[in-house]
Amino acid sequence: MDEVFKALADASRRSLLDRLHAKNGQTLNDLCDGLAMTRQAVTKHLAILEAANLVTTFKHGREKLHYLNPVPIHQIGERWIKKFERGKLTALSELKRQLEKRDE
Amino acid sequence: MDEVFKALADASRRSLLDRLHAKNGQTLNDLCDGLAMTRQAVTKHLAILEAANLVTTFKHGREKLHYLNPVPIHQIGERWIKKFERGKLTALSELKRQLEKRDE
DNA sequence: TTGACATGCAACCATTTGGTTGCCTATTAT
DNA sequence: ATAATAGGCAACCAAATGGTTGCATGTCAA
Repeated sequence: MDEVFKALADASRRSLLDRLHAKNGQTLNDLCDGLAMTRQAVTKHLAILEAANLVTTFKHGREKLHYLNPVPIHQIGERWIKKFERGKLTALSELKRQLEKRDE
Repeated sequence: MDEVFKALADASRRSLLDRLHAKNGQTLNDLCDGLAMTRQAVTKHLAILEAANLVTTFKHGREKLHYLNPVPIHQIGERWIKKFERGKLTALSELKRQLEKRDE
């Protein structure tokens, strides 16, 4: 779970996930297109995404195809975010009470 | 949004959020209890959480009370994670197809 | 078979990050 | 008044991060 959070912390990596979401199965060179960084930088980002299991790859000849794996993202939603949704309203009402207390 | 993702990338900070979720309105010293780091390190983490609007604070005498703000977490779920839920099944079936193709 | 293309590997670099120590300020309690 | 308590500020440090360049390897096409 920590690896996933860390992988998602970088905007370039999130943008790579966005691009795979828009069009799955792209090669490394496809994913480099239009990005203001070298291919090797993209390779590193993809390696981090792959280590976090957010991306799966398949070699096809000399090309490497990248596929989005949405499962860890879904798990963040289920196992982590939902935990904070419960009690959201009470937390907010406490906040509100404190904000009002400031003006006393 | 980027600040929120970055703030959530660190396990110590996520644990601080957990602690505030369990018991809201804790002081800095409360939050330091049982952690294997100095008060100043915790202060820095809380500052990052506050900058990301995940935590709101109120001064009460010489104490500083910390409150969880669950809204940004909720927004990550709504604006980011949900985007990847749509098409999750098709993405997975593509993955499956590719995994099977490997054995050809 | 040879050149072009897609990717991999490794060393290197600057900046950011997570943490420390030391000291200062403000508030509370005796 | 003064000591203890709660927190703030700043300098410093090691390690991690995000990026680069240079070169090597494997695969396809002419």
